[in-house]
Amino acid sequence: MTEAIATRDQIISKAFELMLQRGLNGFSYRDISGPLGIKNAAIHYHFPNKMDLIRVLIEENHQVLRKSTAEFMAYGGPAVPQLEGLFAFTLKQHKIGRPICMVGALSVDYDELPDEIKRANDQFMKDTNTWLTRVLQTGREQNEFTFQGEPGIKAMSILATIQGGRQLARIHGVSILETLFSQIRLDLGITP
Amino acid sequence: MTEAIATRDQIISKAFELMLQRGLNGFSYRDISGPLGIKNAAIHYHFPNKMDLIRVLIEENHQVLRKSTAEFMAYGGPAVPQLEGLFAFTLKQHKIGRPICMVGALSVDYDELPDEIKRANDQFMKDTNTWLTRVLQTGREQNEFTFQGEPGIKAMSILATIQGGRQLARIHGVSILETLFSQIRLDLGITP
DNA sequence: GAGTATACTTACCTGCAAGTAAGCTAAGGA
DNA sequence: TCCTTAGCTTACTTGCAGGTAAGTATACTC
Repeated sequence: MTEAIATRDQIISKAFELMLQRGLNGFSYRDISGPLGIKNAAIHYHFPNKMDLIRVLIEENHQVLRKSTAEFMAYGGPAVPQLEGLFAFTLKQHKIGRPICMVGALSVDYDELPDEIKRANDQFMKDTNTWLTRVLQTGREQNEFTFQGEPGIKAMSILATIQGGRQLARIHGVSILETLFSQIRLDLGITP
Repeated sequence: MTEAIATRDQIISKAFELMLQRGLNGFSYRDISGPLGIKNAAIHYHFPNKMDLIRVLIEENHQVLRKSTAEFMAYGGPAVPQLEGLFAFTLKQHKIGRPICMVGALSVDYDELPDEIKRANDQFMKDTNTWLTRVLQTGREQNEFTFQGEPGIKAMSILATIQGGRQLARIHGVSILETLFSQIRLDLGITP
C-alpha cells in the first residue's frame, strides 16, 4: 500500500520533471523507470498508456502552479508585486531546471493530443491570461502602470514575450529572461 | 545526373517543409521517402546521417530567408514598412503551413546538437536581432517610433514576443499573431 | 487456511527510428 | 568493349519506443 503510493508518486514526480525539462516527446518510460529502479511495466500498471500519465501531469502542474503562485496571484493589493511575482516565478522555474512550461511542452505535437488534454491546457492558458489582465487593469487604474490598448491584449503580449523568452533562454541562458523583464518594466513605465 | 540533382533537391525541399511544420524530431526519413516515392537509403546516399541533412536545411533556411526578406530588410528608408515587412513575413509563413521557425525547430533538443549547427543558428538569431535593432534605432531617430530603453533590448523583446506568438498561434490560430502585432504597433506609438 | 486484490516483475510483441552493406543499372570515358 | 562512377534499391541490422500477458509475492479478508 504505502509502497505502491510511493511508487506512483515517484513516477509522477520524475515524469513531471522530465516533461518540463525535455517536453512531451523528449522522454520515454525508460527515463522514468531507470532512475527509479523499477520496470517499464510498473509504469503501465499505474498509467495504462502515456496519455493517462500526461493527463495526471497536467493536473499536477495545475496544483503546483496554484500553490507556487498563490502568494502573488492573490486578489487585490498593488499590481507591481504581483507582476514581479510572475517574473520571479519564471526565473525560478528555469533555475531549478524546468526550462519548459506545460504549454510549451504540449505545443510540440499539439494537433495529435486528445481533446480533453487540449481543453485542460487551454483552460490553464485562459486562467493565466485572466489573472494578468486583471493585474494590468488594476495596475493602470492605480497609476502603477502605463500602457496603450486593452489590458487583455497587453496581457497576451506580455505572456507571449515570456513564452518566447523562455525558449530563447534555453539557448542563450537565463540572463536573457532578466533582460526581457527589465524591458517589460520599462514599457509599463514602472520606475524602481 | 539531372535525375540525381532533382532527387537531392526534392529531399531538401520536403525535409525543409517538414522541419518547419513539425520540428527537428517531428519527422522521419519515411516522411520524406514516402511522398517522394524513393527509399530511405536514397536519403542516406545524399545525406549520410540526419545531421548532414539538418546542416543543409539550415543553410537552405538562410538562403530562403535572405531572399524573402530582402525587400524589407534593405538598408535605409523609413522604418515602419521594414517592421511591417517582418510582420507580414511571419504571418505568411504561418499561412503557408510553416508554423515553426528554424530557431524553434532546433530548440527542442538544442543541447544535443553539434556545435557547428548551434553556431549557425546563433549567427542567424544575431543577424535578425542586429537588423531589427537598426530598424528601431533609425525609426526612433526619424520619429516614427517611441519606446523606452535601448534599441537592442527592445528588439530582443519584440523578437521574443513574435517567437512566443508563433507558438501560441499553433494552438489558437493565426489571428493571435495579428493581435500581437497590433499591440507592438501601439507600444511603439505607431499611428495608422 | 483459502481466496482475493494489489503491486509489481519477467518475458514477451509490434512498430518504427536511423543506419549499413551489397547489388543493380545506366551513362560516360579510355 | 570494358571499366568506372553516380545514383539508386533490396535487404538487412540495431536499438528503442510503447504496450501486453502471464506469473509472483505480499498483504488483507473472511
